[in-house]
Amino acid sequence: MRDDVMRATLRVTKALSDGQRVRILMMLRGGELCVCRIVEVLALAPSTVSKHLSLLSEADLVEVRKDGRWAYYRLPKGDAMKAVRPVLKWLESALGEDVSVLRDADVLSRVLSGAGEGSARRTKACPKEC
Amino acid sequence: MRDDVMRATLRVTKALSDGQRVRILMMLRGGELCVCRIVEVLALAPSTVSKHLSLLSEADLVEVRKDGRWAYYRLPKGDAMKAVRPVLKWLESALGEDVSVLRDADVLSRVLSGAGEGSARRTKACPKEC
DNA sequence: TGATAAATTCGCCACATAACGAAGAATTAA
DNA sequence: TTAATTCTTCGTTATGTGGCGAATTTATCA
Repeated sequence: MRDDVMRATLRVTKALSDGQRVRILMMLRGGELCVCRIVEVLALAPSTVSKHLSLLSEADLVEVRKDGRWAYYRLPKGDAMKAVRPVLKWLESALGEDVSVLRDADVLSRVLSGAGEGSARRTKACPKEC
Repeated sequence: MRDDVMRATLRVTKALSDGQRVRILMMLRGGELCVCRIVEVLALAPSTVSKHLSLLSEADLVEVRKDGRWAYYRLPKGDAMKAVRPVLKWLESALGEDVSVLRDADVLSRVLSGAGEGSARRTKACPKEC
């Protein structure tokens, strides 16, 4: 409330100024993911990914849902989404066909189908061999 | 043309991740400005402002027009604008009413009217007492 | 021509940030 | 309970970035 508009806006732009965080956002378009999946795709240390997710969260670019010892991150759904939808849409239009983004999507689908059952979607995928 | 889609996108988001550069973009909404005006409003060293403008330019978020020994920066007009319009629109909606942005607009109008003639708009304002 | 002026480039410094591993919660499994 | 697992936090390190002043470039003015 007293934390300026500029400050909040810069939290968003700073969050978007890193390639790994952008990759995470693009991955989350398909639905929520637990941290370990993201770790697997990005091939970074869990602590590093956790830090990235923390920054995205503080910018209200993602929401978190804790379930047991797993943490599922997703794109925001309510007013938070309304506030950042234009940027995310621009992001998607800008690099929806980017090679690294496409490769991430490919790796992710392989990870999800390999760890989950047959052609499982997402949600509750982690508890089965995460 | 190849995969630098991500690289080009990150140039934009990195350019937007600094408060001074965001202030510059918001100031340019009213039309082109020469470097010395921006220096005056931001109250930063000319070399610092020049560097900021260089980064904005490399991200295709501004265009430059050289006239004599002055350099006028403006928001892009053609395809470059088409590519970044969504982001700039979001920026404006996000902090169009931000206190620092409003203050900059105020200072800027005072600077322009003070240095130009009566109620001059912009354009060619610098050659008259820059 | 030489002097002034606007803008950029360069070198430097202070600080921010991304990466890792180790250690610490928190939760489930044995 | 103890052990194992997921995630986060903390400390460290290497690199990136914003700021300035000095020097350079380019163009106008005397």
